[in-house]
Amino acid sequence: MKKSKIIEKLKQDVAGQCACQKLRKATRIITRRYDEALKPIGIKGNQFTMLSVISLVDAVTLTELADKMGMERTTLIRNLKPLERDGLISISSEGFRRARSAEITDKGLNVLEEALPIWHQAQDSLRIELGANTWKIVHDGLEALGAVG
Amino acid sequence: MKKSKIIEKLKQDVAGQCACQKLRKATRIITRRYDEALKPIGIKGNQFTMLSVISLVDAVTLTELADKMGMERTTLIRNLKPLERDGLISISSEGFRRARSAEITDKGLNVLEEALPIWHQAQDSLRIELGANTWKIVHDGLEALGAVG
DNA sequence: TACGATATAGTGTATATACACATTATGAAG
DNA sequence: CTTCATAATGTGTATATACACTATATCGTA
Repeated sequence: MKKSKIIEKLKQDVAGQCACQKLRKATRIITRRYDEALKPIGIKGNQFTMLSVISLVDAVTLTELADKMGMERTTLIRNLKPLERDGLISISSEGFRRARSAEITDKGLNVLEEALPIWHQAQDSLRIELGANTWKIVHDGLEALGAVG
Repeated sequence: MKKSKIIEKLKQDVAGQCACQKLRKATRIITRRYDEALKPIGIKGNQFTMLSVISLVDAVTLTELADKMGMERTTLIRNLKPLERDGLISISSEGFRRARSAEITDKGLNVLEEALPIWHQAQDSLRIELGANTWKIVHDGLEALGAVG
């Protein structure tokens, strides 16, 4: 195919329409905001999420925890390392087979408590910036994407 | 604050409502789908995006290219490395000051051409899975997030 | 022409992500 | 009680992301 023809197709079909591209771009932009806000606490947005989920779910295997977060199991395991190193979580091996599970520590809970108002600020400022209607659209869309198999 | 009180706040305010969390989860899930689809071509979804954008924009500085993609400049520079190593793009230093710019090569264009129908399949299957209404909501939401400053 | 201001790119380090492959604990079947 | 299937975790390697800091090319001006 001629170069100009390929470019034309890209312009018509892909540009501004690729779901993967738009998702990744949005995630980069929004993650930077949450990371920036949480910097005084010493954790990043993703770590806030992991601490929060670990606090809320009952002790399950790391595999189940990864599933709940839509995160590849090996990604979760590696993401837990900095949290464990900093004493924010502890990982025990109490279950059956080789099962291990993560639990938040008192220190981790303190960090979460400090992070909560800052998270609220970041979340609120974004919601206000987008407006109520767009905010709902964003959440509905992400809910649907998060449920994709 | 008591532990139970913090958990309660997390459950009420954060769980299922954090935009950063939902975005990152959706991105992980959807990126895996596009990556999986493109595997026969030997590129990942993000690389397809970069090749596509590089093909479509006129030669600009790497800084401008990063801006267009909502990508941190240093991230872009590092993401270009595998593409350059594999001969899919070339980076020239033709501009003013230290300016450099990326251009797609013939090989890169061939890869894009092969990738196009596969990208269509991935995009279509996702659109069908979501349905037309949800698909529009998803794109409207992501468009708004991508425009956030 | 020398020199400082500025625009641009590049590097060090750390977290985030995931596939392919390897390891290991435990229960079941013989 | 040994072996084997299975469920679970762990490691090697590669890309993706970004902040802090560094390096350098060029322009304007003294």
